[in-house]
Amino acid sequence: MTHAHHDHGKCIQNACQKADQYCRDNALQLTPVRKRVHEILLGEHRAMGAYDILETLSDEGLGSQPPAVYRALDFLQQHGFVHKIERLNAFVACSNPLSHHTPAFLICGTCKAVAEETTTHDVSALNATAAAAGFDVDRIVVEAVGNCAKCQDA
Amino acid sequence: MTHAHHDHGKCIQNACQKADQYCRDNALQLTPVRKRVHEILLGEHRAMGAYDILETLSDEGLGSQPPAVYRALDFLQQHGFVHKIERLNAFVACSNPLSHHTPAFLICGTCKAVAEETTTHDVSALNATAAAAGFDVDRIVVEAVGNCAKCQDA
DNA sequence: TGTTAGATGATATAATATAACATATCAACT
DNA sequence: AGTTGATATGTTATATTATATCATCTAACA
Repeated sequence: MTHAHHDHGKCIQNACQKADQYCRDNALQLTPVRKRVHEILLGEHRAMGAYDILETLSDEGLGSQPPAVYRALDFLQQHGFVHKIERLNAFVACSNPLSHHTPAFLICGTCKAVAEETTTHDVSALNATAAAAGFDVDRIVVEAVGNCAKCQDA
Repeated sequence: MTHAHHDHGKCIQNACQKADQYCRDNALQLTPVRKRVHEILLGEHRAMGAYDILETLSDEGLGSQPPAVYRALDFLQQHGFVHKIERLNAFVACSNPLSHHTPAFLICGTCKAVAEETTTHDVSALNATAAAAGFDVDRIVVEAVGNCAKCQDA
């Protein structure tokens, strides 16, 4: 997924269906709050803060206290539908769910757009270094901060 | 720098000297607070929270309010003596200052030890991907969370 | 001597996240 | 039907991380 144009409606619908299917297959409860948080994030290719999401939830009567969002986000992260952007303390919908990839993010510091790239040998090099040091890797976070094409022009 | 044994005293002293030299050369003020924050971080190969550092500063009469630490940390980060570990909202002394590298961190989730590795082609691959997407990269963060050799044994 | 730039002091508050405990829901079992 | 257990949610409070803002200090310099 780059910052280029794409059919956004289809993109959301597709992701929702995948989540739905996955949860049915694995006896997970895609409850209204969880589903809605997923949708909200899918609506933007942008990192959103938990409290921004909460505001929308609150308007819609789906929960008004922080734990409501954080719980939903935890669930979605656990099952790979959402990533946390550590750099921003914010969250973004996964653009390639169910694929067990190690994502790398291109974060526009200006407009906060987030593009998710899949890493290739990037990560294997770090894994090798880690192994040499006797370090056992669970998870790798790769985040690049800069400016997207749009914001460079402006 | 791995988690292996090394001469810690010399390691600190060396880093302090480098910082000192650099600041003199560049007409930067390595004030007592800044110097001390650097030392505190050098004292551990571990990420420390800003408020942990502040506690020490406070005990030593070097400032008791958050801005004191955050300002010192900003300065040290700006000049490459300290890195922020985004994943932990914590800070660690740079183990290879003045080298304009893109560091990768191995973060032990158990003991919070942080080993800094220098990335090689890791980053060039991501840079290439970014360039292809018209994205202009400022800075790349690479963080691996897992368990260090020591904590695997225990 | 005034002026400026950088650093620090001090107060307040913003933004992000979790702990802890109570309640609800629902399916499975007795 | 009633009980239990597992999962999810509600609710209150608070912890943790970080910044805005305005005042003051100090040293270098015009």
